[in-house]
Amino acid sequence: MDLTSLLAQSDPVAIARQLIGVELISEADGQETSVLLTEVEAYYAPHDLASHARNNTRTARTEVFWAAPGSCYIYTIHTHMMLNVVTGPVGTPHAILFRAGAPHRGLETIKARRKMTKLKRQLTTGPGVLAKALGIKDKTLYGSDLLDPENPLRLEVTTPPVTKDGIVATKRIGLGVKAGEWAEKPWRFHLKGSPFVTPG
DNA sequence: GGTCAGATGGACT
DNA sequence: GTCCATCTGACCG
Repeated sequence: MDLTSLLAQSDPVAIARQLIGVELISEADGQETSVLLTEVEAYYAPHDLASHARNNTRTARTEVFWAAPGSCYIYTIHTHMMLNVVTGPVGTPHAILFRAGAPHRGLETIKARRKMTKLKRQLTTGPGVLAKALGIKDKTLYGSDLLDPENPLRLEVTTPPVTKDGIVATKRIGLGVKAGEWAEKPWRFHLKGSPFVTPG
């Protein structure tokens, strides 16, 4: 299964599972850094009230949800950048949030960006932290193609797929009250046994 | 382990 | 202008 076909599938929950272990590579600041994804969450709008594209809410911020699968959705919360990839056929507002990864390439650069000296969980765990580790500090790459080998931020399959029983499904994190029952969906996936996973 | 303030873009009145 | 958010780091025990 190549990523282009995977991300074009119609079920973001099934896709999210298969993104665990995929490499997310950044060339920000002329430095190559990457992580192997250890934690992601699926967002299944328009029905999913936890998604920014709930009820087909289409604004300048959410416009990219309707673009091609593989497009990058970046938004800010407080002072942090959140990285997502759009999935599904064009016109279905689905996305998957990257929440954590295990450092893979450019460990020294990652540690410098995080102002940390040791390899530990907090280095690349948490969506805002992950973006910072990869040097993503603004929305420049909003709408760019994460499947394009020329894009400074991209996804690549570089390691064998993680087996099904190596992945754990739990509830999503940090959703507001208006998500209601959708907050209960087990649409957060993480690599079993990995230290690079958010608590909860 | 738990609690809590910071800090800012974006949606909506 | 107001309200809120897919959060983090610091602080306290």
